[in-house]
Amino acid sequence: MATSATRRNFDVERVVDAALDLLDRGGPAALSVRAVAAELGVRPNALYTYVADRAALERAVVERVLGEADVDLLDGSPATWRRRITAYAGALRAVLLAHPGAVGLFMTAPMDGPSALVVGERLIAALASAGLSAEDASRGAYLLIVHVLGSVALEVAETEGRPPLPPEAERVAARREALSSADPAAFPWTARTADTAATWVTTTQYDWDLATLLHGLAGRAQT
Amino acid sequence: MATSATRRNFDVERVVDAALDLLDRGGPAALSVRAVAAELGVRPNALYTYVADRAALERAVVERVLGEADVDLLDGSPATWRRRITAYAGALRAVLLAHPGAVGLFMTAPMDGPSALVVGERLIAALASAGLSAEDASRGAYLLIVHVLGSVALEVAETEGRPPLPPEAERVAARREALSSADPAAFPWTARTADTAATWVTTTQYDWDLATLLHGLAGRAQT
DNA sequence: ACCTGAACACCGTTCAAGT
DNA sequence: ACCTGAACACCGTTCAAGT
Repeated sequence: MATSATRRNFDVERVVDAALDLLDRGGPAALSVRAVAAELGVRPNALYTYVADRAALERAVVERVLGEADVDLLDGSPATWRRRITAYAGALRAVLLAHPGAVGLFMTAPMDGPSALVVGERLIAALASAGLSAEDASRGAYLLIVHVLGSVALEVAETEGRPPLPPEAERVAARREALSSADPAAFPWTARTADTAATWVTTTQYDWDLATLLHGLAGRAQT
Repeated sequence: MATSATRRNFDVERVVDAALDLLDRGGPAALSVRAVAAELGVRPNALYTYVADRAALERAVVERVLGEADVDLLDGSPATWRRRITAYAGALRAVLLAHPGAVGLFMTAPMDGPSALVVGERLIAALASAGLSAEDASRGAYLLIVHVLGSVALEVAETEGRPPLPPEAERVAARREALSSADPAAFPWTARTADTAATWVTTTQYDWDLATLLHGLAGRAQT
């Protein structure tokens, strides 16, 4: 058995495994070509057999993580288009928050992998079923993607992306503390709403955002 | 004159000048502590007199760029709250697109500088004047920030952030080409709306997004 | 086809020393 | 207070060579 002429020790998927593992353990700074190679017990330059360069490795990680969110949530039987989109967006956010070290890559590497294609297709379909024109459904799909990715990226950036992401309560407390130093005379609105701004990086804010967005999208529906 | 006991060759602002200059010329990859030092005619470690570390330098660049967008657009006399927010959001987007190499930093470094505070204050005030409750105005302000930053970040990521950002027409053509390879049988919506998806990274999409968002926000207004 | 060895041109950051 | 010299432990990537 294993009579093939070549002796690959592993394949691209194992390279991505190792990369994601490093990100999950040490955050963005932990990812390097050399570290991945070490993880696989191989010299740094051996990686170039599997991956064109660091950028390609990063795109592969993005593809892997994006694929972890279940797109079937978008077109299953369940209830309304709002519920389906809310379910998928929530799942995608959860997947991203589970890999805080990888989130930054989504804002840096172009999302051109197969998973991105599938997500787009299903999102457009969901919005079309909401009564949007095909063109509006397409624009709406992108709006939703931008929001989920942007929102999680800023949430994670607050802690430099190094896992584990501290619990919400801790991050909120830190923000409240920082905001308390704002001069109420110069920044009356900020002072009055500091408790709310402290929760900008939470699920509460995310839910509010998504509801607002879906309301805006519903306004695009043809009667 | 210049009777001070110390002999500073420059100040922090000149360090940020040099950093932003490098980003504008060579993109994100061009920014390094050593390159900034070289730009200022000084040894790498001399920079640590002005800046705690690379992360602090990056935050200073973010602060600088954010400050370039005129917040007065938010509270001037002009017309409706929609117009004022549209004007400021457009100005911020323009400033970011003028510094494509710096955009990635906004999604990585926490935005805790003085400019961020001012922007938040004015945005909340604008939304409060639209009839939102103080809490909703705060949430709405963050939603808008997330959208503008996320949208520009993804737009720039398409070309790896290296300046100059190619003209829209060129980027749209490249996307159309890439999308044309999608199988219409497996991805009917994508195929049908490929011309729209090709323009996801344009001002047209941005304007559509913002209008949709503002509609959603208007729905939060108290009657 | 896959991996190693060796090298190139880089990084951020530290420490002790000079003025 | 500000800068240099020297060093440390890293980077991504290339090329020629081995199997």
